[in-house]
Amino acid sequence: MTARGRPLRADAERNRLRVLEVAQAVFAAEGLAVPIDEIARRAGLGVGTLYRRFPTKEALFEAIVIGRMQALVDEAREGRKAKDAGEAFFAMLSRIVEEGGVKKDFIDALAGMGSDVARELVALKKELHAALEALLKRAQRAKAVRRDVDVREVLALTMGTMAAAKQHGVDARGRERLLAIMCDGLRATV
Amino acid sequence: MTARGRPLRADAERNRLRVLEVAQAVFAAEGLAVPIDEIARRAGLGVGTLYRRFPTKEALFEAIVIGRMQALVDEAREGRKAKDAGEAFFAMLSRIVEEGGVKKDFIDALAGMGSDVARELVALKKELHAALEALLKRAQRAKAVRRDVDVREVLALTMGTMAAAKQHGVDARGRERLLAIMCDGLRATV
DNA sequence: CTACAATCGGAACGATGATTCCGGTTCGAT
DNA sequence: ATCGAACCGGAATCATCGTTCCGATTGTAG
Repeated sequence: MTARGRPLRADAERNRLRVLEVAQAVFAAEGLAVPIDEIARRAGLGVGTLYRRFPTKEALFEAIVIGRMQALVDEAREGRKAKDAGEAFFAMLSRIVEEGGVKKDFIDALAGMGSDVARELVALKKELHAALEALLKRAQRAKAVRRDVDVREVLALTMGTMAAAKQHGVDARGRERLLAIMCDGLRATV
Repeated sequence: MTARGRPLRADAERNRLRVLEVAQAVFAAEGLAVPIDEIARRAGLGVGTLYRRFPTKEALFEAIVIGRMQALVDEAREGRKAKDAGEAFFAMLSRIVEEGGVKKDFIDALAGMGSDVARELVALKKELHAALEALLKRAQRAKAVRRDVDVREVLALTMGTMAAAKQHGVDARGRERLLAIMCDGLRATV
């Protein structure tokens, strides 16, 4: 994913994985504001080591988020095979919100997306967009979701719910309640 | 509000107003991240001048937000006199979201509230909480809103909608649509 | 008109964080 | 076992911001 030249030396590869692992945990738990030095320290490495592998803090962050984003895209695609169209759609929304609830950085990632970040992330967002759109349309045909909403709105609301859950009570129960209310708004009422 | 000793010198007062005006516009348009120096520059003043009047960046921000927050609280209280309980409640939500849509800083203000900021803002948030709760309960009694939600959830969802609107399309129409969907979720379905 | 207290501007300071640099160390092909 | 390339650590550097300081300026009471 990052090693395209030739395989890294054994110790280098070991450290790269270690950095990813630690950074993932730290960013998820405390958000993007954590200093790079802190991550290096927790990984038991010098900052220089970290910077040779990830040329920028943002690059490191991307490498982490891309994995999770890809997983979501895969799930969304998988959802198209489910029997109940409505259920599949709402389950996907739940997954997205859940991701944001556990990984604080994810919210920042999706939020700051419109403006900057790497093209790879932008591409992934488009894929998620497309996959979710398929689910949405199927759910609409099944009359499980009102017809007058589009994917953009659904994504916006979902992210809004993530943001809302972030402060409210961060626990899973509260998150589900907020999401449930939002979903009721999306159900066929028209 | 800030001048409790004796009246400021004419030029000082003029500059104080100028700072508030500029800061209001800049914070609203670009959020809290704007450097103090930038605000001073746009106001045509030195940073020192600004700091004598507002001892801290946070103090300046508060001075600005408090006004808007107070206005919302007043409106919420006023709403209790309206005939249609449901309408009054939803109108209030719309007002809150609208405020957040126009003034980006407002979101930060409501969001970061739990942790730090001045007691005056915290107090105002409590007042808003209470006033909105009254509206909510009245709306629930009128069967315009489902019974199984509390103010905390409503506020969380409302802020989520503000956040959602912030990126989606910032225009009023899109904002209203998102809010409408959320409100449908709040209506009596039970 | 004068004097002085308040005000002004903006350079200087301190803190925080990202990024760069380079002398010393370690792999791994030969 | 040897040697050079690749790697490592972390001090030093650069940039950004909030905040403080102080000599110069200006409003205004008397």
